[in-house]
Amino acid sequence: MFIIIHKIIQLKGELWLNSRFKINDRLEKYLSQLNDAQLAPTLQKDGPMIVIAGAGSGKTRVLTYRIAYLMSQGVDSFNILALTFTNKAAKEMKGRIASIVGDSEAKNLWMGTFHSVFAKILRFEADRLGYPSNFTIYDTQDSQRLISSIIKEMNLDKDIYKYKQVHSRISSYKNSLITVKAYFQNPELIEADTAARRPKIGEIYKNYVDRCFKAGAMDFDDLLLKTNELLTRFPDVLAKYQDKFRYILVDEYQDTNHSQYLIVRALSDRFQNICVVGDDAQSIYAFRGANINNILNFQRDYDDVKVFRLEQNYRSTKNIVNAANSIIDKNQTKLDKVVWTANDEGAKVKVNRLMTDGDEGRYVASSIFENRMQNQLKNSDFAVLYRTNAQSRAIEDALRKRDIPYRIYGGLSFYQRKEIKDVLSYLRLVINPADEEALKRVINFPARGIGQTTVDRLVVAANGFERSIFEVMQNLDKIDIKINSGTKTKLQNFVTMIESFQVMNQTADVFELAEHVTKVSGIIREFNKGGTPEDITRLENIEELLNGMKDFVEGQKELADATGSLAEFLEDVALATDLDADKGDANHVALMTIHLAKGLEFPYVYIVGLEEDLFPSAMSMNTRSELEEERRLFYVALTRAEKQAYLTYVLSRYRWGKLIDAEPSRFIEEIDDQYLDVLTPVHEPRQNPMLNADIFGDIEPNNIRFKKPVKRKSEAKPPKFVAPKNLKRVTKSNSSEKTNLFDGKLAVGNIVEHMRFGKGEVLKIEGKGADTKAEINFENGGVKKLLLRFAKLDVLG
DNA sequence: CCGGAATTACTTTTT
DNA sequence: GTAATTCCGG
Repeated sequence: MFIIIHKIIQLKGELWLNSRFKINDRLEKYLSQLNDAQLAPTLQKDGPMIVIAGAGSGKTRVLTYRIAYLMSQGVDSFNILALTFTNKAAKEMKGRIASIVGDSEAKNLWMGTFHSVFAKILRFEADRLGYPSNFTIYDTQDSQRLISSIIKEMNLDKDIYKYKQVHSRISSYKNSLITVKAYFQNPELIEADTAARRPKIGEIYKNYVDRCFKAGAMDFDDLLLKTNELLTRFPDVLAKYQDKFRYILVDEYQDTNHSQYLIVRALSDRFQNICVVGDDAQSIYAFRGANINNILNFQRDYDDVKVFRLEQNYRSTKNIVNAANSIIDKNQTKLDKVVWTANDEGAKVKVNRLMTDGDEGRYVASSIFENRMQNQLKNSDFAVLYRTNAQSRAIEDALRKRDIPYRIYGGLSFYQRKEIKDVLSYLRLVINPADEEALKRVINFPARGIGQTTVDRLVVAANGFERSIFEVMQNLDKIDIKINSGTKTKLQNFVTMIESFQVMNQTADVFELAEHVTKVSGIIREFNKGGTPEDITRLENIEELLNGMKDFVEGQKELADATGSLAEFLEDVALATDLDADKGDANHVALMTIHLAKGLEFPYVYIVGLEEDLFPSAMSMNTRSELEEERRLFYVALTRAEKQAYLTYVLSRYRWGKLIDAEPSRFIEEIDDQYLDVLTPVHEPRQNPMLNADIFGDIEPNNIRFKKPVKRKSEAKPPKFVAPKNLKRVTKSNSSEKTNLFDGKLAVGNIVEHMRFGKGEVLKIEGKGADTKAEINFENGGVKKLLLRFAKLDVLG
């Protein structure tokens, strides 16, 4: 205690001496709230430092107050760079700093994600790299589409060269700073890809990079890679930004990849005022190149590193903290750190087993409902966390039935929806007509008679002439490619339309332009024409996009330094995360993946789907390090909870359209029992709900034998299906016409999906094609029982 | 050669 | 359940 008071007094003296910030009574007040361990790093002004901050230990506070403190010490806000994990985190932190030092000072801080900060710098320095400053940012989908078409153009077998795999390969090269040139100079890499029977990866990589460059586009990885290139190739640029960013802070350092690591190293090299904050136990982004060694080795990378540890958790109850600790103990790779709390004991972590994912949803919904009633809570006090986005549906349905407001974060984010991307693609073309992916998206949407063949020819011509597709289209009269005059006119009309938008962009704001575009391009007409419920949703989404633009235009008017341009809007959109769009004050239950929940906290947290192969994911159990990452992910999930955590798992779950048996996750067993309140025993032999004796009914026992438990692996063949005699009608799904597949004869197929207990009895069976689905509707309700048996039993004869 | 319908394939996590 | 691809009639 004495130390704190001493430091505060010392600090106060310094503050008063500093004429520029006489203010800070307020900062002083904030600082007095910090504990000893938090205060030390906050007041550490210069030199390299690392703050190893356990979950809930107040690291955001430390970062925030440290920045305010730096400014109170005369550090110019222009000279501070703070890199956060989400733009939302940056915005919030900026707001808090503003409330301490004032808006005008806080405004000049450089804060944001790596991607957004360096996108800005890259725009400014673009000409150095031969890029236009209005370069497009390709999102994952754009990148993958381009790779996909390159594979096609190269006449490669798309079953061997899967575009997603190729993309992730290229992405990891970029994140390791392996350029195309570096790739071809590295025999080991070529060897490895050849050994994997994919010798053309390098060539695809080269073509991809060329095409991006020609389209004036950078993908997510380029924003980091090109920054490295910029800083390495141009010493004067490096010097300029080293001099600008004299104080650098990096949040969530455990999740930085090699590319980000090098940027930070380069920028901090001159002044060495680098402060990184992180928690090795919360490193959960290795799959996209994050390197946990960045935090583990920080002390080796810089001289005289000051190390601070924040180990007291202010967020959660003792039960939660201890339960989480007992999990993370199972990991071998970790820094020495003991998280503890002085908070109440709290309730034990509840574990609950349910029959199906539907039951799980209903359980969560009713539990939220009861908790809300009994403890007078808001919806926003609850969060439901899951491993994969696909799990949200069952939860959603249950919450909706209970009229509990909720919001899903992530998943298919708003800006990735088809109709939104279509509108944005028109706008992207206005800014950068070379943007190949945007062009290919909308050149024939709404349909205007420009087919695939024509587009292919344009692409070939563009590659041949080393020009963008748009330029080729602008010069159709001067060049000779096989395009008939009718098509030519259509292409020219398209060019004229885009050019007219460009003219309008000179004077109109984003909203006015976009509204014009949606009308003139025919997008609105297209969806109006359809009139299906989906079309109406799409129209509403476009409406929402336009409203968002209106807000953007209004917001920009207030900011002095903003240009309010379309380009700026598109950049915000490209780098926005779903979390960023949240308007804080809303009162709803939050549904999100655990990855998205990092950094957030909620009084009540439900972690659902704790089953083997789902969490830990089947894809991540091959190596110890992968499994450890899954374990850290579970640690992150659990430590989001302040008061109470609920864990649920089910016995059978719909996955990939099939009902699949599940086993409880190993993570449940790994928690020390004393912190658990197990509502249903974990080890009790699993009951098959389909094999209850009462449904055997009138089947002759001699004619049936039990099938071995269905394997969870997707390769496992579903049991054969024999149609019951009283089958009335069979309809094919995905087809408006109702064909009778069976004609009263015995039909044989593989069961893909069970019936639903709705009005009709429905069973999906697999036809000849790998994924051809047939839907069987039984008109006779009495068949239901029989069906269940067929689903799980092999019927002889 | 285009447009719409039918078929096939796909679902770990994200800036 | 959606998106990409293939099929097929006009």
